[in-house]
Amino acid sequence: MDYNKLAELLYPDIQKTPEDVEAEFPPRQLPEGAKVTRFAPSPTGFVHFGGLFPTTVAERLAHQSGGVLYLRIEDTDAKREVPGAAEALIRTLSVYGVSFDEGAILGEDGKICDKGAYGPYKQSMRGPIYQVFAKQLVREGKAYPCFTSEEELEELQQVNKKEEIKNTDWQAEAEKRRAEMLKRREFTMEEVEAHLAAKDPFVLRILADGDGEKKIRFTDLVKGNMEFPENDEDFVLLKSDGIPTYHFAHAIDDHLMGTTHVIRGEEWLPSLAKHLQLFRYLSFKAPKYMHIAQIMRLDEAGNKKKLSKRDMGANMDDYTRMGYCPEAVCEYVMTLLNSNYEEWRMQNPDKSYRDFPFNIKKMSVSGCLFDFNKLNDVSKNVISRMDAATVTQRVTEWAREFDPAFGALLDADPSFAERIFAIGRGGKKPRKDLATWADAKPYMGFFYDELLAYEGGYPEQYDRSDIRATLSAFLESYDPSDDMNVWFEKIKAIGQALGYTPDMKAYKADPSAFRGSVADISMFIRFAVTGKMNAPDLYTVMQILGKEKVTRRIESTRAGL
RNA sequence: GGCCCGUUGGUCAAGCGGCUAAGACGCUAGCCUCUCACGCUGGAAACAUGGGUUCGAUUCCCGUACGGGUCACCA
Repeated sequence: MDYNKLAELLYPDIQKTPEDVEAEFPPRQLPEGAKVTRFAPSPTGFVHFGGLFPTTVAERLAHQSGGVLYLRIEDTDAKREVPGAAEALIRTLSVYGVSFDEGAILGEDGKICDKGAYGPYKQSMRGPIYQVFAKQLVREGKAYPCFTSEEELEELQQVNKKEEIKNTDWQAEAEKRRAEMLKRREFTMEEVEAHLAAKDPFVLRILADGDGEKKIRFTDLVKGNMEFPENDEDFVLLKSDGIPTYHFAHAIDDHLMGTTHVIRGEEWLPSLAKHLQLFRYLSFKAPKYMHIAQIMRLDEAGNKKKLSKRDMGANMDDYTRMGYCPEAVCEYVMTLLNSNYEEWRMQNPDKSYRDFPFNIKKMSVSGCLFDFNKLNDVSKNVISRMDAATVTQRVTEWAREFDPAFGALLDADPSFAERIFAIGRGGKKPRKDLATWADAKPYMGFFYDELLAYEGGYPEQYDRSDIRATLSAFLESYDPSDDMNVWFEKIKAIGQALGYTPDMKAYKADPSAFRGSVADISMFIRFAVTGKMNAPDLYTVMQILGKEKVTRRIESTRAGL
């Protein structure tokens, strides 16, 4: 077989040689140890929570080492492409602190444009580049055209899908398929010419030289040493539309674009033998690989399953909607990514996660379960460290979009809202009431007359006349200019007069000796003022509400008893 | 089914031949306290399993079980 002739037949328009292309993509000039990583999504949907993991690793590794993080759009499957998905992907990522030095970025007009010397960064724009290398592989007898239609192939593939096929059948079927596929390697120049003349579509397949019985060794930076069979499958390089498959595009692009570390989900592990084979065929130096464990969720049966698109928490937009702040999500991702992150955080409560020395060796090998409890805890800590002005602003921004009525209340008087959010904030041990912005309303809604709701009323066991007496006595003595001590002494006195002891210790020692305690008296007042059994420090609440509101609320509560 | 990968409390995890097997979340008891939140002090809770190797295995090797991934002209 004259492979040169075959190559010309297949790709007559391709004039460039691999050397020409290489010259257009010179090696990067980077300091020693700088890592070049990338995020390479296919624009088929939203950013997946699971996808944020490899991306965060890529970002940290590149920027921590003085290297480059770039974005390449893998739009090689027109059928699945979703318009606008790429733009949305980039926007979401930027919210989560991932910014790209190079690649497909968002221009001023909100449209994707290229930045950097290794473009185009959309694979659909790189057709001729792939074909140059494809042609070369044909010339070298390492790839060949296959004119078998998709429909014909489909039947053979069914072998892999049928679960009910028994053991032996499986193997027999697989053997049969393999033998059948091997037949595609046998063809004559005349047949090719005839197909081409008839304009029959074809795919370009690699001529695999692997032996399925032999193993290759490989070291993954996360998973360590492993072994798997050599690739003996003639997988597709170029689809019938001339666009490459992931495998081929990966080898060409990551080589040309100078990627030093390929960071991707572990679902790619099984095709690694193919990729390594390709790098060898093309005489490219293979990059280092890091395969990141998947994030799991529990299914109905209690088994772990890969977090999939439809699961709550898969779409990053879910977090925005639920009111999680991106910093908290990043923080949570970091705790899962590096086992010593939390320890570092405790020692460095005020630093950015970017100051954390990210360590590949501290990465987990196996997939973890998504845990909302943990996220909430992390989030409460993050928010508790923010100042009142920031919290006010961010709750307001969130509410404007997802709870407009509440947003309007906050907007009506920002300084009032800020005084509320300032409660218990700023000290060494701040309150941790908020895990999400959505928690704000139930937490502090009672400050607003519009949201004040008396939940359930006073518990049955309390004497209504005691409550009435307490409220009346409080109204009489209430003076907003009192300091906290004076204010509380007055409350104690009110209680004492009614047989409710101010001495909590004595009360706990023998509750039956008293009608109640000052805790009950406080509750009577608290409920009247806030409509809740629990609230932040009552004195402060009253200071913020002001005498007029406090008085009105107590009066109306008393009237309703 | 083949091929890969994995298996320490409910979850995330330290551990790297000898430890009373860390810590965090969650749960829980109590303290603090006008309630809540915060904080503090405790508690319950784990090395999947069977064989080796070894003076000694959670740690090393093999098998088993279980879990996950993957087997496309999708990425």
